[in-house]
Amino acid sequence: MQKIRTRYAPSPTGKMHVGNLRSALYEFLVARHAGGSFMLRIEDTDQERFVEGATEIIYRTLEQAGMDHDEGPDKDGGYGPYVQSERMKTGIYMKYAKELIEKGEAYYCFCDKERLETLKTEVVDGKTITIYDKHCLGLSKEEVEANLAAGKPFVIRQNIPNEGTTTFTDELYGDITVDNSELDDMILIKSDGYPTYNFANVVDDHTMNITHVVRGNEYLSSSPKYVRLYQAFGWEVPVYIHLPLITDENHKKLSKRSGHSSFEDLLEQGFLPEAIVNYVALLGWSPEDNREIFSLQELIEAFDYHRISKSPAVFDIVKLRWMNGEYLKAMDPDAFYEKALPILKEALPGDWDYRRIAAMVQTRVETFCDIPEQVDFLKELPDYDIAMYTHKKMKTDAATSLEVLTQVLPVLEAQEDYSNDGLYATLLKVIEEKGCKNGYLMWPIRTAVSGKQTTPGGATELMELLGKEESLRRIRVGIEKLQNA
RNA sequence: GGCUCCGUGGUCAAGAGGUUAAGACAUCGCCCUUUCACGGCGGUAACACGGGUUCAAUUCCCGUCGGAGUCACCA
Repeated sequence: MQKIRTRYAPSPTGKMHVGNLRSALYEFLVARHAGGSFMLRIEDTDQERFVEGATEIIYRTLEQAGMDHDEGPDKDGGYGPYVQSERMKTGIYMKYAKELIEKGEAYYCFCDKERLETLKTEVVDGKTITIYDKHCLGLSKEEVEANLAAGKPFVIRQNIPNEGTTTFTDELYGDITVDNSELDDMILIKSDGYPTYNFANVVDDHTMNITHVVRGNEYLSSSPKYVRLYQAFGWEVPVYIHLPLITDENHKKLSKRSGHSSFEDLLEQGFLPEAIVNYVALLGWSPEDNREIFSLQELIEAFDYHRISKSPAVFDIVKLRWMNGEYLKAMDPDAFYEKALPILKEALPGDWDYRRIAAMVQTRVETFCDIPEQVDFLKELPDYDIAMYTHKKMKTDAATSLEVLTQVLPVLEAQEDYSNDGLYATLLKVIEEKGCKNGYLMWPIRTAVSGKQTTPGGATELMELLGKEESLRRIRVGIEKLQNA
């Protein structure tokens, strides 16, 4: 059996959003699961949309996601060049386009923009479509020669008959048939001499020996055109695997244009590349068992493309957050500490036990960006409402809290050992004497010391971090607040 | 609007001609607890609708409705 070859073929027009990433991932997985190879090809045939630095983003993203390619512009595998603008210089696209013209499967078109404009028709509320009328197909050989000789700008169009149907097979969606009359004579070579995506894609996939074309579902309805190209050349049609779309919460396709999250954005929002990859893998695919947490390697082993779903999936950042939290909790504490340290230092300048704080926070955050709000109160006691002292289950309210704090203040003033254990032992004694529940005592202290309802640790842990002086100051502030109420 | 695809809880999803229709996120409740969180336990919640085929359909077929994609000298 032939070795599977897949390719990720992005155009360098900006950041990679989640949909792009998922396409790349599945292409990678289809290949690697079968021991095949995964290739990177840059499709830069649109000079107008080209964005400086976008190619670097692609490299970086693939690397951060752990998807190493076997071949690409930076790794010659014998099928180069791997950048379409460079391939164009070899004359490959024009050569094949001319071959099609000779076969009658394509033709020169000299129509200008103005004429094309007249072909536009409105279909519904302002939406227009243009169907080419094959005007230039009627040109005689002499007319074409004359136009060419005169240097008149031209494009080369695919010649699709108006009768009959075209069928192609998708691995997931099965046979798809469309009437040829629905297929427009698409442009193969643009007037600037560059091939269109449609044409370059087919030529390159064939000449680069790609066996499985894995791409988004948005190409499903235009695939018959591609298939006709393969057939016109007499080439073997690759295996098509069209992926269900990833949508936003409004069920609209994710796109850069609409400002949807890119991989880079998510990284900035504190997500781990492994978690993003894991989550995205599960958007449109599910394993045989119920597992949800997968390393890339595990994905490669488990990935069977026949289990890819056909219906679109909504990108749910809430579930991504959960999954990221799982990764964070599973992280080695030292590794977590190292990653969290710069964030902690910025959120809490000064002399703090960052290692301790990191450990406290590790199980309580879902992304790294959650850290500052968790620890902010340590830096400065926030202004808080005394309603926070009221807690039904702890059986506390402003009055009981005032009583507790007043009672506990001298004890804490006398306390020398401000370690968590030392403080806990001391306070436990008070609790025993009072015969109350832990929370009855701890809740008011924790509230006074933090001004918050959620903290990364308990009352005594916080006091250890704050130190004696600051802890007592905060408790006094609390007492004052309660007295004034 | 034409064409194409899709249609299991709010979301991701398993499933299959006969099931109490999994699981996860979210949500709610309980337990644990030095609050919250973590953890544990449990609950609410779904086969779009209408016809067929069949002893039996959520599963197969058709239609309806709904949603999305596409119809560029963009990819």
